[in-house]
Amino acid sequence: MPPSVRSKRPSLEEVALLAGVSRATVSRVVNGSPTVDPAMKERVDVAVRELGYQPNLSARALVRNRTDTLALVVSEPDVRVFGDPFFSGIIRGVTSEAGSAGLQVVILLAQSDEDHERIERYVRSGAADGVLLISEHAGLDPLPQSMVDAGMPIVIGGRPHDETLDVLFVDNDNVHGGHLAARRLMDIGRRRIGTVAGPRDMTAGTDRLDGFRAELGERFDAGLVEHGEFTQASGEAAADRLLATAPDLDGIFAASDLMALGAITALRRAGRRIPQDVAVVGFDDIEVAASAAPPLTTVRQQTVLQGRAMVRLLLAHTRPDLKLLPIDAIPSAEGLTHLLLPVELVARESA
Amino acid sequence: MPPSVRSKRPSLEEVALLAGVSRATVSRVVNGSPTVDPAMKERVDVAVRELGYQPNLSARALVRNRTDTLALVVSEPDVRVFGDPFFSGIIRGVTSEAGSAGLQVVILLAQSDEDHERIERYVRSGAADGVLLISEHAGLDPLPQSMVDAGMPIVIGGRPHDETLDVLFVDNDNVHGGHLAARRLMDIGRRRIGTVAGPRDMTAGTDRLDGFRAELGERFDAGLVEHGEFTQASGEAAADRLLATAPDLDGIFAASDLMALGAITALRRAGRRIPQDVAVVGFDDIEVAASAAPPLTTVRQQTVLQGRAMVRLLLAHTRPDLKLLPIDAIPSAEGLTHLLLPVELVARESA
DNA sequence: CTCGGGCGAGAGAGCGCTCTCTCATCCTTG
DNA sequence: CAAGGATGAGAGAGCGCTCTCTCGCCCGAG
Repeated sequence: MPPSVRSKRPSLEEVALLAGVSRATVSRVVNGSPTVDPAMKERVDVAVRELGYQPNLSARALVRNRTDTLALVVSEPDVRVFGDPFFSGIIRGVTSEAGSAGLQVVILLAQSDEDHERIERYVRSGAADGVLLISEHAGLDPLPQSMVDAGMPIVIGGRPHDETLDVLFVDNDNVHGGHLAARRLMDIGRRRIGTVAGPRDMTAGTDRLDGFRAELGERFDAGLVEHGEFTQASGEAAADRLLATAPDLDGIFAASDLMALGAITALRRAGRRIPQDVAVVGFDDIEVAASAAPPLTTVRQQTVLQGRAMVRLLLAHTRPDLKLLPIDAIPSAEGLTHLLLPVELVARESA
Repeated sequence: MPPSVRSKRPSLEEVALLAGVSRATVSRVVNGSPTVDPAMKERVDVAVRELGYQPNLSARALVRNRTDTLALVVSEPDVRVFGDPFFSGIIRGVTSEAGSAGLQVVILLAQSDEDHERIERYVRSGAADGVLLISEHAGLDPLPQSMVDAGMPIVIGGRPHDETLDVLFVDNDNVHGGHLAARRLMDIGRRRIGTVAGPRDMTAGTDRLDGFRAELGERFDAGLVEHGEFTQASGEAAADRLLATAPDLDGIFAASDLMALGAITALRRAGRRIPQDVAVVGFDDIEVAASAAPPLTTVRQQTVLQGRAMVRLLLAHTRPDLKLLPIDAIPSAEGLTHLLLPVELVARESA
C-alpha cells in the first residue's frame, strides 16, 4: 500500500507491531538511544521505513513538555522590513544557529494588535520553547513584559528602551561604535564634526550618539546633532540642516550607512567633495557600503552573529544540557542576561 | 502567588479543582460550548483568570489531531525576497485570511537543502495542518511532491511548472493578462510590438507570453521576444536587444513592472519618447508604477487576494466545517483544485 | 558451579486535553 | 399526576509518545 493511500499516519505502536518489539524499543531507536542491540535497531529501522513513520510532535511535546521549536517574532507593521539588511542578517543567524542545535524556527509576524494577542496566546500555550523578538521599537512592545510574566524565555535583538525591563537581550556595542567613528574623524584631522544621529526612541540611535559625544569630549557641539530615521532620505535631509548650521563642517558621523549615503548626496549637491572637504563615517557596513562612491568608511556590526548569539543566549537559559561549540566572536552566554557584540571600524575612502 | 513565581503552567485539572467542577465542564467553557449554565461558566472563568490558565496546545493537538496552524513555506535562498512586493503581498493576504479563520500562520524559511528536510519532517510530524508554498521555482521544489505523497494538504502560490504534479494552486490569470497587454498596444495603434518576457522556467513568464502571442495573432514576431529575469536591470538589457533588432519598434509589453521600468530607461537612453515613440505596458501594478515617469500602464494582479485565496483553497479541502464569508473577487474554492484570479488593465500614460 | 553485576528489552503509568456516553434533574404535556 | 423529553454536568477512555521501573539473560569471577 503506497503511503498516499494510507488513511492515517502510523503510530509507534504499529511500528512496534510490525518489527515485533515493544513500543519502548521503537522509541529508543527513533531517539538514538545507545542501549539498543544492532539487530533490533535494524528490524525497527526497516519497519519505520516500511511504514513511513514520523513521530507525532504533539505527543512528544506533551510528554517532554518541550517542542524543540523557537518562535522568531518579527514585530513590524510592514513585511518589507525583511528586505532590510539588519533584519535579514539576524534572521539568517537565528535560523542557522537554531538549525545546528536541532531546533526548528518558526517566524511569527506581528503586524496588528490582534496578531500580538494571537501570538502571545500561541506562545504561552507552549507552542514554542522560547521567543526571539526583533522589533524596531522593542521598548514599546508589550510582548517582552507579558512573556516575562508568563515565565516564557525571551531574548530581544537590540537593547530595549525600557531600562526596568528585566529581559535577556543581545546588542551590538553601539556606544563603542560611536567612539570609533568619532576617533576616526579626529584622527584624520577633522575639527568641525557633526552627526546625523538615529531616532531618539531607539537605543541603537542614542547609544551611538552617546559614544560619539563622549569621544569628542569638549570638541562636541550639541548644535551639530541632527536626527534621522535611519533611512537614506532622512539622512539627506539631516545633512542639509547640518550644512545650513555649519557651512564649515568637515566631518560627519552618520548613525547608519543608509543615512551616510543620503548625507553624501546632500554634501555633493552642496558642492562638497568627499572626503577632501567633508569626511563621512557610516554605521552598519551594509553590502553596498564597499561599492559606494566613494567606498564608505563605516563601523561594522555583525548582524548574522547577533542572530546566532540570540539563540545561544536563549539556549544558555533554557537548555543547559545542550553543549554548543563555542564561537570565537561570541562571548559564552552562560550566566549572562545580555551579550554585547564587538564592532569594528572599517576604513575605506569616505573618511 | 504571582504568575511569574508559579513553577509550572496550570492544567485543566487544577482549574476544575479550583472551580469545583469537572474537567469536562472546564473544557466546555474554554471551548465555548453553548450547553453550559451561565453560573457554572462564571465560576470557571474566574478560576481560569485566577490561575492564568492557557490550554496546552500540544495536548489539544494530540487528541484533536489538528493544530490550527498553517505553515507558510518560503522557499528562497535569500530572505530579502520578503522585500519583493509579490511576496509581501501574498504574505499579507495569507496571514490576514488565516487570522480571521482563527488559525496561526508560521513562516518557515527554506534556504538550504537541510532546511527543506527539516521542514518536511516538521510538517509531516503534524506540526501544521497544511502547507502554503511560495517559491519562485515551485516546479523544481521537491516539497510539493513529498507533501502530496505524505497526504499533507499543500497549496502553491502560482502555477507549478510541472504539469504532472497533482497539487492545489492559486494563480493569477497570466494568460489573460498577456492578452490584455497586447490588446491595449494594438488598440492605441501600435504595429511593431515586442516583448520583454519573463524567464522561460517560470509559468508566470511563459503564460504571459502565451497570452500576448495569441492576442497579437499574425502580427506576432518571434524575433521580437527577449527574455529577462523580472528585474529592472534585465529589463533594460532586454530592451536594448529589442531596439537593436528593431529600431522601428513602437510598442513593448514587459512581463513585470520592474522590467518595464528598466525598458523605459533603455528607450530614453536611445532617444525614444514614452509613449509617443514607444508605448510600454507593464505587469503587476507595483506601488511605484503609478508614480513612475510616465505613470505606467500595466496589468494589475492582486497579490494580497492571492494569499487569501491560497488559504481558502486549503481550508476548502481540509476544513469543510469552517464556513467562511465569501469574498467577491475570489471564486468559491469548493471542489476546485486550483483558482485563477482575475487581472485587469490599468491604463495610465505609458501606453 | 553458583552468584553478582551489567546490559538490553518490556510493562505500564501518565503528560493535558477532548469527546462520547451516562446519568441526574427539571420542565413540559397528555 | 405520571411519563417523556430536554438540558446540562460528570465519568472515563484514549490520543501517541516518553521514561522509569522491572526483569530476564548472559557473562565473568570466586
